[in-house]
Amino acid sequence: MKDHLSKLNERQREAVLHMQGPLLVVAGAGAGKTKTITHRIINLIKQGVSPDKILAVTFTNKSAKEMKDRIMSEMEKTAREQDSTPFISTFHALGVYIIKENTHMLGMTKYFSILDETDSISMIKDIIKELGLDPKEYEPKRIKGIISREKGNFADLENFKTRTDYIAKIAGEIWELYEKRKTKENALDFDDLLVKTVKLLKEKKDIRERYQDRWQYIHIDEYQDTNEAQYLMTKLLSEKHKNICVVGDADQNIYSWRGANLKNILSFEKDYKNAKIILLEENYRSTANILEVANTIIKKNQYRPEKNLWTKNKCGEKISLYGAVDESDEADFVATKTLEIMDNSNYSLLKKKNLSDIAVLYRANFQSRILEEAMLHYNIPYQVLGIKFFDRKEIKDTLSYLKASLNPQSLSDIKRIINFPKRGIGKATLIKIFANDIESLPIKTIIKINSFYRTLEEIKEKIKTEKPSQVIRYVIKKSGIEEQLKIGTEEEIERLENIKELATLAIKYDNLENGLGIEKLLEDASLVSDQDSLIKEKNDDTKTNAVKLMTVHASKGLEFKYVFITGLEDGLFPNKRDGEVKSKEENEEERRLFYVALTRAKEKVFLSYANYRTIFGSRSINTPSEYIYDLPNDLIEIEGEKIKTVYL
DNA sequence: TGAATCGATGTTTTT
DNA sequence: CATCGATTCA
Repeated sequence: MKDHLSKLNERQREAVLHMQGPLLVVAGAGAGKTKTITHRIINLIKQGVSPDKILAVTFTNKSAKEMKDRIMSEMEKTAREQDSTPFISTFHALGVYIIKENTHMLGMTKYFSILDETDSISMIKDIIKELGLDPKEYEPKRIKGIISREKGNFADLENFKTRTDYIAKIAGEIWELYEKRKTKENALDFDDLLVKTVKLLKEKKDIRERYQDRWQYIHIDEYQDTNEAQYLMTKLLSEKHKNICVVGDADQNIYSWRGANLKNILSFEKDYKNAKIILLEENYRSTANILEVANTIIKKNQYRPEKNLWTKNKCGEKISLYGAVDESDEADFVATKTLEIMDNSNYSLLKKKNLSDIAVLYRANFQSRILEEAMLHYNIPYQVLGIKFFDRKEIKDTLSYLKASLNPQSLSDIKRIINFPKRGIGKATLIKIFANDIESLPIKTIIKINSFYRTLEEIKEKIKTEKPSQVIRYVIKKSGIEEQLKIGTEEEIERLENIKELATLAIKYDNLENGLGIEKLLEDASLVSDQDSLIKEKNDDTKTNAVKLMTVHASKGLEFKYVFITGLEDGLFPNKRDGEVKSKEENEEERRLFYVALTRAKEKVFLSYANYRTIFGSRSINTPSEYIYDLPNDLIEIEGEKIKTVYL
């Protein structure tokens, strides 16, 4: 026991040893946030708290998994066999868990579908059209955003409908139909997973108490990113035993556009009486230079609780800055520098270097393409995070066969697959099917439709009796997907390969009880954030030892020895939509984003911007980001001389 | 009525 | 440049 506490500093230890009552840990980047939570959980178990009384909630599957792994390995060391484990999951997965145990209360079957962003948007689009509105005027994505934000704020539809502003009126109308449609299809969207859970906990005393007693020690990671629904969820769950420990950093709140509310962390003291607050300000991750630059950047934000991150680490190298001619020159710089890092011993005192020590960050996903090209050109193994395996069309189609056979109400799924592969059932026929007007169709079409539905029935039978991996192989054959794709273009053959990969991936679920495997697979598939962990298992080495390319958002919570931050141009990073003026809050969020990017680095940061950038075929002149001018001169070194780099 | 083809149109960040 | 939707062809 002494052993695990000795790895902590005084403040961290204080947090770990605070077992009863509310606790807020305010921790700067790299100050050992996750470490503190995991050790707190380990400590609770060592102090005799039953692991199944412990809940930890994170935002991504990845951090949930990481935490689980850390706790598990630590628990083995104690050689004390526990037959239960702490419940560690994301907010959304926790929602699914609670909803599934209470579907009867919600008037749903347990095979409800989870709509992803695309599914929801397309449903909303249909509704807009049905209302006779023009989807160009009322962009489905935007309307979805409005509805989503309201739901995240735990706003109530009835109230919203009384609002008088025009757009709210329209959105309210769409919202209402959207809810009806989802109920009819036995489907929930991401927001529902939170909102329905909160409603359940709020309105049903017995249910609430059951979960309050089930999880008596609650931990929330990245608390600064919680929205109202998530806030209420934690509040309700912890109300009885009051053992809630939240960890967060206001400077790393980068999801307010998705409803994350800083007030949650800022007013923790008011919300929870007698809360203890512990500040972790010592950074263990970055060199002093990197930290100083990061501090300089973040200090320009006004709305921010005072905090001063410091480190005992050495100064380290200066921050490099490269002004590129255009985006391909920038990509070239990243790639050649990567090669240099790999062979040149100047770059690290550590002898062993790994490509996965290097991350290339960017503001928006479209920037990855050119970087990929450069990596390919120089033969550097790389991995792009953010291309979701489960978002691929062919994977979604295959999963839709499974979803539709379990939940025949799900029109969204049926729509996807009724004519994939081509069965000659087109748009017009589809409308008649949905209108329950099948009789009016030609007999030939009716036969086709019946045969399709029979296929779904057969798949359902297989799900009950066969292992998940077998079921998927069956779907590939029975649906005709294989037949169509194997004779197709190179691209189509690759798609087939991807689907086969899905079958391989499903082996993981094969040892679950019949039926349950597929159910769990579908659940996981809907909730993966970064598919990384799932894909990694299939081709271990090739992808693991590779340069990682990702958005700054995706990099949160990660650390790398070398970090490239690209595209530091006005309009791109900080991002501005043309013409539109950003509010002060939004500008500060962009700045926090840059701060997050900087603080990912342990040893060296490379910043770059391009003077010309081609986006959607049109080339524009870009000026360097305001952040470049904010950098402290003496900590910057200019790379290359291709173009006169910005005057500092 | 379904499939193929051509043009317009628009991209931040994500569970 | 790639996806989406409207238009045209079979």
